[in-house]
Amino acid sequence: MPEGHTIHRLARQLADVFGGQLLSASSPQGRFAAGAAQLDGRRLSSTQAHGKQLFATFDNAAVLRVHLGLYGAWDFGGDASFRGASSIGAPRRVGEREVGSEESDYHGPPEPVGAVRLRLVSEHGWADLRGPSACEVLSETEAAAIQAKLGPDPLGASGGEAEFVRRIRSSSRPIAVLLMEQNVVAGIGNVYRAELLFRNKLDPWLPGKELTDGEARALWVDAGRLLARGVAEGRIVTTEPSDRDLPADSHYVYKRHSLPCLRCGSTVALRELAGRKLYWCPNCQPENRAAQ
DNA sequence: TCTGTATGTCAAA
DNA sequence: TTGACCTACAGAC
Repeated sequence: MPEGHTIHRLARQLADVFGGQLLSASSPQGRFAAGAAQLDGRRLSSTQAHGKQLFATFDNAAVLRVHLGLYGAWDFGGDASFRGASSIGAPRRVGEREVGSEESDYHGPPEPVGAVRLRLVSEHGWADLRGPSACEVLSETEAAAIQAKLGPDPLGASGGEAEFVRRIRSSSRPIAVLLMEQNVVAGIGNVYRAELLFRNKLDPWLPGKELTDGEARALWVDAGRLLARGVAEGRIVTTEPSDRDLPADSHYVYKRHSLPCLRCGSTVALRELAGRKLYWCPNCQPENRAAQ
């Protein structure tokens, strides 16, 4: 599920299994042949996630930038030492599938399945990238320019909170729209957006500038908490155990339209906003301050 | 075999 | 605001 938590896991996974390693890079699909050639035979120096974007720096100062978009995914596989190097666990999640982890013998990477944009291979394992909306090789300067346009990442460096609060409270656009803007806050997608608004009892149409300082700060803190949980668990879980009807209830409102709210029993609503589906509970998130 | 859908983003109208 | 695009998969025919 490529919201910010997925990319942080991927950054960690790539560093775990490939950090410092000599890699061969190729584009079985062919669409990234020129980019892969710039990485082929290089060592991976470091990785970083900023919101939904992944940056991997190689020992020739080339920076691989990947954005998974809606359905991009990485698959990993390798020998026991490769799998043991991974600290994230939770295999076979969308966006970070681990393939072949049951194999006891490793004899190199398998034939590429489907449209593999980029394949990285080390001595002990491999990683396949398919379906990204962005995959390019940049200079460090170019990568920095892209990051400068992104808002603060709740999982990123400290100091982001003040910037987040400033950007929210200086806009008259609905808070539900602002949470999806990657130059306001980087890493929130449609699932976290809906769940954050529910957990903070906020009317999705409330203009950003009408949030109190405390409400904006609480949103930031909760975003960091939920994203960190997503990184740890490998999936988005936003419900508190005491609110779950069933153990499987992992969301309060996302994709729960026409079902009863887990807190109050009211019917969860669904409406398109700026081309994306917005889910909310009209009772727990009343329109108490904004006109729709 | 075809259609619809998805956790995203961009450019054109 | 709409369409296009990156890809895989489920479900309908």
